[in-house]
Amino acid sequence: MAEVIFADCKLFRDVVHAKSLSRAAQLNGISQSAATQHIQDLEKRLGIELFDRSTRPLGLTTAGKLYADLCRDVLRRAEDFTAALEEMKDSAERVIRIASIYSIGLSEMGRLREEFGKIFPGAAIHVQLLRPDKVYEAVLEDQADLGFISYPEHRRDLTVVPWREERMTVAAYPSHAFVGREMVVPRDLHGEAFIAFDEEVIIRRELDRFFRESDVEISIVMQLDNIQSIKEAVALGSGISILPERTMQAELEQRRLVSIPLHAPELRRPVAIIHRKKKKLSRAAREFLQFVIA
Amino acid sequence: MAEVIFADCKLFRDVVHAKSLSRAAQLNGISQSAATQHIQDLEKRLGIELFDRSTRPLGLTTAGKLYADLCRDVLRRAEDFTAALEEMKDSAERVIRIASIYSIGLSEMGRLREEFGKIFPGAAIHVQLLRPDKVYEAVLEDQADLGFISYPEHRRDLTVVPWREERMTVAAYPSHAFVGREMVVPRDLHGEAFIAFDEEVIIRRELDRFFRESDVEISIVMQLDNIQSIKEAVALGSGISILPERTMQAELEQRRLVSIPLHAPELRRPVAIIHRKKKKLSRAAREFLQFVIA
DNA sequence: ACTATATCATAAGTAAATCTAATGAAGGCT
DNA sequence: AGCCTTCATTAGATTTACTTATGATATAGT
Repeated sequence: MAEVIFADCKLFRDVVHAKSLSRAAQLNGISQSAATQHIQDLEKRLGIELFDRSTRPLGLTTAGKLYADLCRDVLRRAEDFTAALEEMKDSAERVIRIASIYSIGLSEMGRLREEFGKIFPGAAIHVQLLRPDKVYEAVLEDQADLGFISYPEHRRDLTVVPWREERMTVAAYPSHAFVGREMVVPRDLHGEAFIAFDEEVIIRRELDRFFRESDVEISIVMQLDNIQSIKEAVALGSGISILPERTMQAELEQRRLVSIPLHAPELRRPVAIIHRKKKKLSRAAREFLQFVIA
Repeated sequence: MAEVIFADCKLFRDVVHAKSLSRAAQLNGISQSAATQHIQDLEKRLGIELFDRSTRPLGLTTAGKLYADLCRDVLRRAEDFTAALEEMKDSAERVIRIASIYSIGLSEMGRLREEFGKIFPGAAIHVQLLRPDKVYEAVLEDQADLGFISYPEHRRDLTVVPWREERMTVAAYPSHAFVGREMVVPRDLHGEAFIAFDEEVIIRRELDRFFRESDVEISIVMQLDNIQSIKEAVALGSGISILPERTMQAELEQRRLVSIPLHAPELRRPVAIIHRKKKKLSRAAREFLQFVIA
């Protein structure tokens, strides 16, 4: 592989080592004449003789020694490069770099990695949890092959693959009055102490609209910018919230939270996978994408 | 000058720096198409894309970054080489490396350097004083451009340029009986305490033959392998000797030695300059050789 | 010293590569 | 959407690189 770059250097090095043009030519699969012409051309370009032809076996001139050193260094450096490149190629084929928002990454990645590992054992999945805008950035700047986001924004040079729409339910602490009910209708939420998302988060705007359209007024007791914190606050009894049910899985099992279905069919969180439009994904990444959305 | 080697690396580096194939092509005096084809060929050989074409300005891929690093290192190394080469070329044109036996070097080089310096001010003369066999070695191995020796041996791949034949005279200490005489004839030497050369030195064999042919028996009191030591021994009054007159110059002026002409026209020390037959001497060296033998 | 042998240099013709000019495709900006 | 710039592609021309054949030269062996 290192053979395809710096072939001139390799030839020179071989001539020096073999002390013979004809043998070096053989080693490089060319004729003796070609080797001679190569070296002569080189000498002409450098404007100085590199070999001492007056003696046999062929000896180096002072300038030749300098050039031989150059070739040695260059070839050594090229080998390092080739090794690094091979390693990179290999890992590029095998590793899938994923950037995900916290809520999806925390609740889904463990499962996905495990299940995908079974059908594609060679792959290595590297997950990075980021704020939503950083997920877009990571994908656009080729820091990640795939990005997991909610409420996808369509952008030029970004392909958005819709994954699913998550049902939103009421998240309450175990001692709340709703617990035990089959379902909650929007009106029931009126006046409830509510843990909301920060205003710049899209899901907050969606919920605000839902409350407005349902003519419900809630009492926001806290604003947080991520699901994880909201779940904590709810569990501590500060209020209730509305969250994608799937993101509560762990807390529901631990009985730290209770999820009560909410009659609001329009309230769903769309989740999607993004990747750069132009970039051709590695086989592993393509398989993974197929596997996830299947 | 660095431009004639590793042109591919330079092009790549320029493309990276300019973030543009067309501008890099201009910088390298080729068409945009040629630059594109170059990079594409490179990518094909490496089996991986180096540039990210899906965005403008052109960005590097991970592999491209690796290759750019390689190019940077190679070009830097090549620059060092070029600088070293230029320096070498320059000095090769200016410096004359001389290997000389002690007797010639000590007595003549100061004068030659000074006089030659006037007619060829650019030259730098490097003199190395060595035993005779080392002088041959130095010249044959291209450690020296010119070699100064006595009693030249003709060898294959060595050009011998006769310089002069030095008159040999009797070297005596100031209190010796010969001092004041116009001339000494061989017979006068009979029975004299004599400081001789070691037996392997050519000059010794020449003198032995001279004594034999003159039917003279001398009394060797000391054997030394170089003229310098013999002069010392004579000056200290251990005996007399026969030496090339010119090599005694300094001691004669200091009146530490006295030189008495010897009637022996055949007794002359030939001195010659040698150089490698094939090697073309630098202009400085050629001028110097001409100057010396003129 | 002379010849034999191996190796390098050179020449001429051919194959291969590289280059240019022209044109097509695509990104990014207004 | 349309314009402008830049890159990709193609085909043909030019240059370069290679091969084979032959000549020159250094070294070794007689």
